[in-house]
Amino acid sequence: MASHGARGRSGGRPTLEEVAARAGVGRGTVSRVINGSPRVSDATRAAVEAAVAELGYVPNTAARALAANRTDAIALVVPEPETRFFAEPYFSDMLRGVGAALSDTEMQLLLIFAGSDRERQRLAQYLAAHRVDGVLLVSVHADDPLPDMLSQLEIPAVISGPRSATETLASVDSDNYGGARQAVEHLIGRGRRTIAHITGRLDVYGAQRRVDGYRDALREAGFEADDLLIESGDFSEEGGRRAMAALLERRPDLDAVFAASDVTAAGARHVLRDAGRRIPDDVALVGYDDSAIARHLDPPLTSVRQPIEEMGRAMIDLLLAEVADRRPAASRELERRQMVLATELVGRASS
Amino acid sequence: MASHGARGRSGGRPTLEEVAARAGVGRGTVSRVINGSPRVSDATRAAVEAAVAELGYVPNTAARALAANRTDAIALVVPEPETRFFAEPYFSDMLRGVGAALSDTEMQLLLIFAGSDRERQRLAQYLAAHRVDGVLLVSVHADDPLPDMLSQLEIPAVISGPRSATETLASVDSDNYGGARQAVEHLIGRGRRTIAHITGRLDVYGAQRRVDGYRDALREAGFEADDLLIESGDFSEEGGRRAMAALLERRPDLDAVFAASDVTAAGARHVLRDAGRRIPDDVALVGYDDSAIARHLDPPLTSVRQPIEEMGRAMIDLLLAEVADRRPAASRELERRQMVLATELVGRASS
DNA sequence: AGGTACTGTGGGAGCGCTCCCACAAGTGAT
DNA sequence: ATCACTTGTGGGAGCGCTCCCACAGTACCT
Repeated sequence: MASHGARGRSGGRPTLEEVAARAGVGRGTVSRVINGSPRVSDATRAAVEAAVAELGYVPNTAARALAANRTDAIALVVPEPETRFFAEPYFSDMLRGVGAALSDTEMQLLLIFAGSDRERQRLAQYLAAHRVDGVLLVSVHADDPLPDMLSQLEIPAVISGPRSATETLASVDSDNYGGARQAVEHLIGRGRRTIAHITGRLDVYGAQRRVDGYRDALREAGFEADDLLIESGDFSEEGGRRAMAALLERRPDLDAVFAASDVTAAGARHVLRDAGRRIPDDVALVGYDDSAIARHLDPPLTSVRQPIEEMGRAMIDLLLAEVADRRPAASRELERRQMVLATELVGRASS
Repeated sequence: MASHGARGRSGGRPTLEEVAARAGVGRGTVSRVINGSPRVSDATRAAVEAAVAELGYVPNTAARALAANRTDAIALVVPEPETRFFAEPYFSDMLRGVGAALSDTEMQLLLIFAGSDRERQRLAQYLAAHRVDGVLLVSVHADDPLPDMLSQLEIPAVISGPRSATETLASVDSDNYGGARQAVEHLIGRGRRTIAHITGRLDVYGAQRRVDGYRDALREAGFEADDLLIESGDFSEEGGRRAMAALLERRPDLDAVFAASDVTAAGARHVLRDAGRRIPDDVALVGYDDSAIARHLDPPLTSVRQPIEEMGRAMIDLLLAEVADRRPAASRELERRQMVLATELVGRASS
C-alpha cells in the first residue's frame, strides 16, 4: 500500500492558492473564475486567467469532488455481456451519440458492462460509492433490479426505452409502435400479403410495442390476425435464424418478414437463402435500426431508422438536467421526462 | 453550478468517523482495516468489519483520492477513431483481456478514444489533471506524441507493441516476427511457391516485424526476394481489398497470400473471389489475430493466433507494478519491461 | 532491573478544493 | 443625510479520507 514518496515533490502541480497569490487575489476569486461565475470584474478575471496560463494550473478533480460532492462523470451502463455490445451496432451507435453530446461538456463518460453476476456486483459497489453523478441505462429488461437500485440510491438516471407504459424514470425512446407500422404498411404497399414478424426480446418493452404496431397495421389493412406468423427472437443473429426456420416450417407461404433488428434480419436472410428463397423476389425483408449492417447486407436491407445519435443527445440532456438539480428522477413531475423520437423507413433493395 | 441542497442530508452516507465510533475504535484503525493493513488485531478487525456491515459503509473515493494522491483508475487509450475500434476485433479482444485481468482488482478501467484532434485535446487535459494512475496505450504509431507526453507527466504507461527496437516505455507484444515466419513456413510446407504479403500500417512497428519475418522465412527457404509480392495495407478491410487488387495486377501468378490481419484477409478474399480465384485451391490465404472473423469466414481462415487475453493481463501486471512504485516508466531499469508472447498458427480450410 | 524492540492503537495535520459569511465600496431611493 | 440594495472580493470552515507521530502495552534480551 503506502505511497508517500510522491507527496512532497518539488515543482508539483500548482494549487488554487498559488494561482491566487500569483494573480494577487484571494482563493475564492480564483475559484469563481475557474467555475465561470459572473460575479467577477473583467480586470480580475483577466489577471486570474493569466496566472492560470502561466502556471499551467489544472484543477484537482479529487479535491473538487470532495468539496462539491459531485464527480463530473456519468456512466453508460450496458446490462449485457460484452459480446452483445460489440456484435450489435445499436450499442456502438448509441455510444457515439452519447459521446458526441458530451463532447462539449466537462463531463466524463464511463462505459460499464453489467452482463455477468460478477459485473453486476461490482456495479452495485460502484454506484453505492457514488462514483458517478448520473447513469444512462441502455437495454433494460422488464425484471431488471438496476433501475430501482438507482432510485433508491437517489442517483439520477435515464433509460433508453421505458420498462412499461408507466415508467417512472426518465426515458428516451424511438417510436417503436410507429416504426413497426411503417415497416408493415410499406410491405403491404408493395403487395405483400403474408407478412411474418420476428420479434425482439419480449422482456424489452420496445419489442412488445413493435409487435403491437405490426398487429395493428395488419388489422387496419383488413388482414386477419395469425399468430403463426409471429415468432420471438432476441435481437441476435442466431435468434433470427432460429425464428426464421420456425416460421418457414409453419408458414412456408410467407412472402415478407419484418425483423425487430437488422442483426436479426441478417440471420433470417441466411436461412431464407439456404431455403432457396430469393430476396426480395420470393420474400421481402425489412429490418430495424438502419445500422451499418443494413447497408452492407446482400441485398441491401430496407430498415426502420431510429435517430440514435439524437436519442443519445436527448438522454444526455435529460440526465444533465436531473444532475443539475440533484433530485432523484422519481421524485419529480413526469412532465417532459418521457421522450419519444420519430422513426423513418429507409427503403432498399430487400423489399 | 451550485448544489448545497444535497449536502446536509439526514441519513447521508456514513463516514469513517462514524464507523469508528460504532466499533469503539479510532479513525486510524478503521482505515487500516479498510485498507487491509496487517497491523490490526483480529478482535479489532472483526469489530470494525461488523460496524462497516451494519452501517453499510462505503469509502468515499474522492476523499481517498485527495488524501492519498491516487485515483484507483487506469485508462485504456485507443488512439484511433471509434469506428476502427468497433470494426477490428483486436481492440474488443484486448478490452476483454484487460477487463478480465482487472476484475479481481479495485482498479477501475476507463475507455478513452483519441482518434480526432478534438479528442486528443481532451485527453491531454485529462492526463494533465492526473485523473488516472496509469495508462494502457494500444495501437501506437511511430510519430505519436502520446508516449512522450505520458513520460513528461510522469504517468506510468504500458504500450501494446513497442514503437521501435529501442522502446523506453514498458510494452507487451506478441512475437510478430515469429508469427509471420510461422505463417509463411506453413504456406511453403503446403507447397506454395509464390507467396504474397499484405502488410499492416507500416508506421506500426509490429507490422514491420511481420514483414521481416515474411522476408526471412522466404529467404531461408531459398526463395528469391521479390518486392512485387509485398503490398502495404492498413489493417482494414478496405486496405486489404486495395492491396489484393494491386497484387493480382502485378503478380497474377501468386498462389498464396499472407495478410497482416484477419480483417485484411477478409478484404483480400473478396477481391480474390471476384477475380474467380478459388480458396484454397488457387490461392491459399492466411490471416493474423485469429479473431472471430477467422472462424466465420467462408472458407474458415487459417490465422496466426496472438494470445490477446494474456497480453491484456500482462499489460495490467506491468502497469500495476509501475503504479505501485510510483515511478515513471522511463526512469527504471529495462529489465523485464518488454514482454513478448509466443504466437501459434491455427490451421483452417483457407490454406 | 533496565534497555530495546515490536505490536496495536488513537488522533492531529493536511490533501485542494467549494461554499458561504462578512465586509468594503458603490448606487440609488427616500 | 440615512437606509437598502447590489457588486466584487477575501478567507474561514469543512468535505472524508490517509499518513504519520506518539504512546501504551507486551516480549525478549542483557
